[in-house]
Amino acid sequence: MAGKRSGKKRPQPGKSPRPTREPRGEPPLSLERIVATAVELLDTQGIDGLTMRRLADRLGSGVMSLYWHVDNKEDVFDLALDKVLEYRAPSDRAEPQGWRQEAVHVLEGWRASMLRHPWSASLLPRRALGPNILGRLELLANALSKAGVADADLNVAIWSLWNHVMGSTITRASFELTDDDQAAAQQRLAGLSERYPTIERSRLLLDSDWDGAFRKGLDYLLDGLAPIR
Amino acid sequence: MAGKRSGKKRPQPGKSPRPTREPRGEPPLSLERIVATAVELLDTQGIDGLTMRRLADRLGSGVMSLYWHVDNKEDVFDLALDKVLEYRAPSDRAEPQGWRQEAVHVLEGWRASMLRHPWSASLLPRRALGPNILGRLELLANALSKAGVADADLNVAIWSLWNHVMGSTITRASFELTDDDQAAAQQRLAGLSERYPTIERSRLLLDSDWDGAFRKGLDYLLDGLAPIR
DNA sequence: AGTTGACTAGTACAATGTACCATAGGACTA
DNA sequence: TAGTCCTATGGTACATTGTACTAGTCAACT
Repeated sequence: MAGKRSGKKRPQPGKSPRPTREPRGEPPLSLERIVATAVELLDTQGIDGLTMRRLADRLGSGVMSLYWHVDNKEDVFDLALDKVLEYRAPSDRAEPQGWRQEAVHVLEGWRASMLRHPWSASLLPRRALGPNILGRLELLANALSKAGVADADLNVAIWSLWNHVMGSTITRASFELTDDDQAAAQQRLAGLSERYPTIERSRLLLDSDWDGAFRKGLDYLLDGLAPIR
Repeated sequence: MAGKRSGKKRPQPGKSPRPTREPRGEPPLSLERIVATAVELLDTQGIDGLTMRRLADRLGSGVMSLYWHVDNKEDVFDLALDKVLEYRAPSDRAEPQGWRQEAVHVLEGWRASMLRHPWSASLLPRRALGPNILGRLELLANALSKAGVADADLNVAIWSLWNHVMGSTITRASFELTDDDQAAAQQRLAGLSERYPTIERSRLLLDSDWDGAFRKGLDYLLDGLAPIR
């Protein structure tokens, strides 16, 4: 947090006093810079690659300085996750497409964002909902509402779709392995193939059509959830 | 692994020489005991509660002794996860219910196992597939095959269903918080409610019917994936 | 009696998150 | 001008972790 003792308040983006301390070295620390660098690190080094020390190094600052802007490492994860899920608010006008296109658009965008940063998929299950996530949920809720889904059924619909996105993203991210791992998995499976004949036959782990599965499943869900097409 | 230098082999369960070292103190270490204790620890202390030292303490052994049976901590996670997903093979005879009941049964059992050990849900995305997971997938694949799903569509069907289970389990596990967190979440959301009116209205985060959502979504998926009822 | 191989465990180390403390400079007040 | 306070930085130090290295014990076999 900004201000150790202030408990919960982050610095208002309203005005920026900007002391401009450093003559010409590094720009001063800021939440944005910290989060952006954390995302960089996560993208390049993976989830275990993010350490406070490395983060500080990249920022050209001391480790403990980070803790002025951030509560702890968990906080960094939360912020990085939400950052990655930023979304462009739909340009209010235009897009009078059907509700269904709208919903599909929201969900596919969501999935795409997460696939762009594979660590986010395995992180999200443990983290709280940030504003951007909530924003996306709100968008989805709206689309469904417009589609005539009754308020009573709204939660079921939202969660089913959310689950589909989460599940397919996580699954895909965790199976998109390095070639080494891929080979190892194939190896291991081959050894046991007599016990899993059906899986073996369909080559489930090897050449699945992730995007196709996502789209198809999504269609079925939408068909069921809001029958009016 | 059993045998530091032997590389990859675990001790055959074939014969058990059982030196019966300890007179009457602790039973000797074994993979089974280690894994069972790890599960215990995970159940009671959560995912961060499992440390090699704590594990050794509970087992009444030295820390490094664990490493004779296990490669590293990751290995422990893998084994614990697979252990938790053990399943009773369906009693071959009997159960000539329809394929649909069969599929539903497999999937609900799966979900139930994971909900019984909430840490498993957040662990699975990062871990490899153990034999028990594969076994369950095989079961599912069989049911769908019997239902007349073409081989070409099998992967799509399996993944869609798997995604549904994973997603709904993970979502539920991560929202089943302590009352404190629950209150905090409500607090936070209330503060932002004007920005998320639809979500607020449906009380999405507060009183969702997880089981209902799971069942309903599952039905829609099955309807779509294997139209023959 | 000697050797081997399965197994146990202490010591030690490097990496990590972060509490605590000292500091510096600008802004504001007296 | 001097004093005080708030924002912000970062060094030092420590507890906790996973695990490499090493030495040991005991049973079985030669």
